[in-house]
Amino acid sequence: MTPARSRRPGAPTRTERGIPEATVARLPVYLRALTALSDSGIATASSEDLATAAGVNSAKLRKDLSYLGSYGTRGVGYDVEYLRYQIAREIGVTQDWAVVIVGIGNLGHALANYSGFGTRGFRIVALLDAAPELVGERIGDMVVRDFAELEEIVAADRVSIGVITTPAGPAQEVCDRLVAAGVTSILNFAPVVLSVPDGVDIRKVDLSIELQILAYHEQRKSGEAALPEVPELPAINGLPDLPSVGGGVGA
Amino acid sequence: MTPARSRRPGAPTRTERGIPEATVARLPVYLRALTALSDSGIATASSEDLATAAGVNSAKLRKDLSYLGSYGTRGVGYDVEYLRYQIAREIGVTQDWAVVIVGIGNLGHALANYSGFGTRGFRIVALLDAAPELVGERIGDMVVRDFAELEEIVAADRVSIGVITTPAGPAQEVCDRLVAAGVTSILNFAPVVLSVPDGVDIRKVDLSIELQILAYHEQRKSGEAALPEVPELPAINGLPDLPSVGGGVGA
DNA sequence: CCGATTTTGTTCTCACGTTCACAAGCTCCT
DNA sequence: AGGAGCTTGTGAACGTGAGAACAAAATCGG
Repeated sequence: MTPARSRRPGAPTRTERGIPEATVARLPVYLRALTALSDSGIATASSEDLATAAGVNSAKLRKDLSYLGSYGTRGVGYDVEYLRYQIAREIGVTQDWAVVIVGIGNLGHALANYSGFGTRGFRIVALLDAAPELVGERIGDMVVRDFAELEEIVAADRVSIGVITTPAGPAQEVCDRLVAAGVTSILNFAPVVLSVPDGVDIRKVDLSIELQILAYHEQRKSGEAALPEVPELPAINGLPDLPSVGGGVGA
Repeated sequence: MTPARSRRPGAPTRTERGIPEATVARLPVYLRALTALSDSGIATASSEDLATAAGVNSAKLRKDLSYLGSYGTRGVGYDVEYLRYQIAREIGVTQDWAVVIVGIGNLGHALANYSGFGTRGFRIVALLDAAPELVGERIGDMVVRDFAELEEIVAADRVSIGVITTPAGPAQEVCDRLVAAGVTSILNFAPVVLSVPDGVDIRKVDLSIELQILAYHEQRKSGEAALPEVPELPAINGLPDLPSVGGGVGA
């Protein structure tokens, strides 16, 4: 008998079934690890095993899983198949999601050919591009269609996820069209910051940014002490003395 | 251990020139925004302008920039060119970074053709694949070379960044080879968790995971009250007796 | 030259995320 | 049956990041 809304005073005020964003981002990793274990014929795994497979530490994994419920068995571990189903259900990949890809350049081609889509809950229902010379091209078992057909396709196939692989220029306009057509989740590969109304989720994948982040760390590794500390653009208004640590500037 | 008088009592104990990771991840976005402003002929921008262009709020932007130094002018804003140079220098994209791409499938092709590389500090020095039928293929102005040549190329061109676009299977082995050859930063597109020794940075780009994260939120939007809250799964209590991974505890 | 105005740089506070440590609970052995 | 040995689930401490608010500094008009 669980009382309808009784919450202990010290409870962390977690929204009803609200899972922290950081945890949500890791659930797909756990799902993949579980699938790998399952394929290896392993039926039970401890949090330590799973954590190793997923590349996180076991405490974090246990806490993450605890947001879903108590699906483990103390002293034993987790049943791989059972947990896999629970995570898949939580994420929503037990159902099929219709996806459109807009922008059939190099990257669009690659994604269209990527087999990993259909395997787990996602189904590409259309490849769209506005360039007449691309429309009609066959890619795998699909044909590129005109971007003008977007609204029709979204309505017909209940498309809720759009992938933007256009260049930066038309990306915002494509995004607006997607949203207007009823798409409420967007995965953006174009190197621009897209703005969307509330209620629309957007995620960004940006190769260039990833490389730059790596470059930053790389620079710190190699140039540990060889950095050009002071740029060659000196006289910018006699900057306030930075060396704060020594403090003996005026002494 | 305590240095005599090196730090003010209230100082946030920030490592010398150590920039928070969250800030590092945003610097490339600022850099891009500044480049866009610069291309539009804008010479000065306030934190509000920049923040809008970068899709963050102005307080966060100012705080981020403050880690680099005091490059703005109170009452005026930031000089676009000057700030752009400072951020580029901090990230390390004022120098050129040699990059190898391993795995010339669909995605590898797409990246090889992607022009955005050379434009900003990154230079692809080799496309590598182990499949004999791919070696020798021309892509743009490059030719696919044999993966066996990796060590030679890394040494000759001072390659510090490797991009893995192989399938999941060979990814870890490719990764190990890269690391052994001297690569210290890896960008991984393969859907596996790679393990690398300390000192090697690794970042992961995973389409499937991004889609799953979107699916989770999508499910919560559409199924607000229509979720099968409790799956009432068939007697999982009577679990199939747990053959147990380790062959039984202490057995 | 001085005050009004603008905008940065920084401090303070709060929320979120990670990690530790341990009680609760399950299985197995004696 | 009862205790020993594991492993989960979670409370608490800790660290990092975000946002509000404000003092400091620069420009501009009078």
